[in-house]
Amino acid sequence: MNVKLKDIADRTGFSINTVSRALREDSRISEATRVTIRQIANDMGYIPNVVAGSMRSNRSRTIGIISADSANPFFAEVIQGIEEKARKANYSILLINTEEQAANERDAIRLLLGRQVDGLVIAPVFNDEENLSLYRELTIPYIFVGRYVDGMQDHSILHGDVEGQAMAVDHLLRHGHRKILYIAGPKNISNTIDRLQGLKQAYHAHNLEIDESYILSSSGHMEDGYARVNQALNRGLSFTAVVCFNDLLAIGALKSLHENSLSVPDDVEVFGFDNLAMSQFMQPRLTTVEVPKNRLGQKAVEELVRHIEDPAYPYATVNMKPRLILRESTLANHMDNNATH
Amino acid sequence: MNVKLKDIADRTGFSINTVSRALREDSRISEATRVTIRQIANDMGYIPNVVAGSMRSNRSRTIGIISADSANPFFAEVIQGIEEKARKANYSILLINTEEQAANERDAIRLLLGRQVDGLVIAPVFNDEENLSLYRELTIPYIFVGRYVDGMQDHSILHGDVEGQAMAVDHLLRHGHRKILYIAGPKNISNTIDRLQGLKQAYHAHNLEIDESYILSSSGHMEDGYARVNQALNRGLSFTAVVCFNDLLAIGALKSLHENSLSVPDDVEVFGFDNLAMSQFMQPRLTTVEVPKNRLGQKAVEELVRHIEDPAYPYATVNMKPRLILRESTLANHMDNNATH
DNA sequence: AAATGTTGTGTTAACGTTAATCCATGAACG
DNA sequence: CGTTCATGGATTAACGTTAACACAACATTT
Repeated sequence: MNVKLKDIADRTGFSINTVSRALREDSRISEATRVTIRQIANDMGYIPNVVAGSMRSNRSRTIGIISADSANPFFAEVIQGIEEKARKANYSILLINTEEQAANERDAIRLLLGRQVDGLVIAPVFNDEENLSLYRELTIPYIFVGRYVDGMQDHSILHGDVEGQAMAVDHLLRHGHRKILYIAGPKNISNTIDRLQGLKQAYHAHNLEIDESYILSSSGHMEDGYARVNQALNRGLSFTAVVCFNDLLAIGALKSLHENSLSVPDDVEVFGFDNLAMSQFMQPRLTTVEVPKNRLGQKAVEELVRHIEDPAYPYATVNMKPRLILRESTLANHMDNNATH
Repeated sequence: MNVKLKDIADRTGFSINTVSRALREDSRISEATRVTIRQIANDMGYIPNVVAGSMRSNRSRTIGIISADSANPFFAEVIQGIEEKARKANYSILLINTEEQAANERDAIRLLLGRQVDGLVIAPVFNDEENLSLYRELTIPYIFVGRYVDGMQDHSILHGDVEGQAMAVDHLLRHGHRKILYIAGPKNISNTIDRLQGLKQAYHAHNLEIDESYILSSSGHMEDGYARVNQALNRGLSFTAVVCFNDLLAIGALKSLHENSLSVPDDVEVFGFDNLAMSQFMQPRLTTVEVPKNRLGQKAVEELVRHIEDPAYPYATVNMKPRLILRESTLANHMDNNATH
């Protein structure tokens, strides 16, 4: 059997409680006893039973992470940031993927509550009624990372989806593009909605009407980017630029354009979103919108931990500034657009 | 306060224990009571306190995942498989990254033991003495995923690193290549060692000496693939093929070759390893060795759960067959090598 | 010198669940 | 018609820790 407090107590002659306190440097314990106890605990190879501790103290030092898809490079980086920050703050993380299904999200919340997590970091499905009320009744702190749901924006860490997408499209419009193919993301997440809004905002700012037939829907994966562009070309749609909801789509788009002997950026310019690590290794290097993924995860944990440790700490939307990363998949690669600075 | 067994007991008139058993369909409880209790528990919104249950039952239904780097697309996919399988088997996962540091691996093990996990899935650093003895003394089941440590191969789920790399190099030698640049992986993991062995094995099979100056070391990231090939070219090293420890390196290599106006595959052929999702979207599509990443994770959990549920279940190495995926970054793309079938 | 505070420790009681026993009740049996 | 056995449930005691309180010993104040 593993060493427990009682064993250390027996060995040192102190009470279980004193041992517990000495190991936590919790209370007024003399330096001498503290040292003795720690020494012996160490010699005996004591590993605290966190489960027992959690039960009594009503704090598990565990955070539940509800991700959409941890294999998606975007979330993989966010989760990396979360894990790193949590580990340093002495929290452990329980990870669950929802595959963008509202029902899975519900199950995940229930499961994590049952596991007594101290807080949640969530990439939520957009405005699912049932989940909305679930969130409203939640008694532990929670942060939405990179997304939001209506009425709870103040629980979110965001990265300027509207603004970022507007900047990207504005950049292209400004350089004369009038036939821009837009490949949108999954229907049920806030990012898709916001980036679409950014797209439209840019058109309006230029007093241009948007042609809805140039807006295609997708699930946001590489295969989709490839397929959508193929389809557009097959339908004879003419366009001089492709703007994608994210880099994955853009990478697929690049592939299709190449196979159809269209040169990027000379025949068609391509814009991504997210700035994934792999994007600068594409051929050509992908122009995109920077999103601080790792930082996003870290920030989410920072905020969450503050809420956990101080229930009075007020919720407030954190909105990070997006930034264009102009590379080879677009032409005008000098930063002639300083509007956002 | 949350609903607990006692509340349901009070409400139904049954004892706490009967309620507990009814909800677990554990024992001899009449169908009628079971239904009544479940109904009421449901109405009251009861969520079992898993922490309390774990403490008493001595089973946490939690698995610890010790990954090297969850943002690396390879591990990201393995972890996805782990998460999916674990969720379906009613286990939760605690995720920790070690960044390939043996010391972090030790900390992770300790931490997870303290959290009373029922088992571990680990991507271990290779043969760190201190960790080796830690593993030997471990009293809970553990599986090494995609890697091994000496003397504990039977705890591993592997994917034929030696064989896979040998197949790849053999393919190139067979097609006349004699100057093959090899970019190896991180020093302290088994995959690097095995793949190097595979490389040498292929040379020996062709009665060829290997030129050590054609073997470069790296950390296994895209930037490294790019930098190593750049350096090799700058040093005036002549080669007709680049074989990389993994796809990430190969992607970096492609970039460097392109920038140096070398055509792939006409001037230089490029071989990766792992078959990442992104690899088939490279320009040109990357030839590689298939590794069933998601499946690897799933299998690890399957095995682990069997060990958890039956301590007598014997450990045995699982070795998955590798398979060449010939694409555009190499020339002879028809499968003329049937040696492994 | 009594009152008050401070420091260090022990004692007791939880936390919410499950395991181990025990105890009725009624059916089945010779 | 007593004995045995199965069935359904209650009672009690843990699991290992931390919180709350108590208290002795000594120092400090008035």
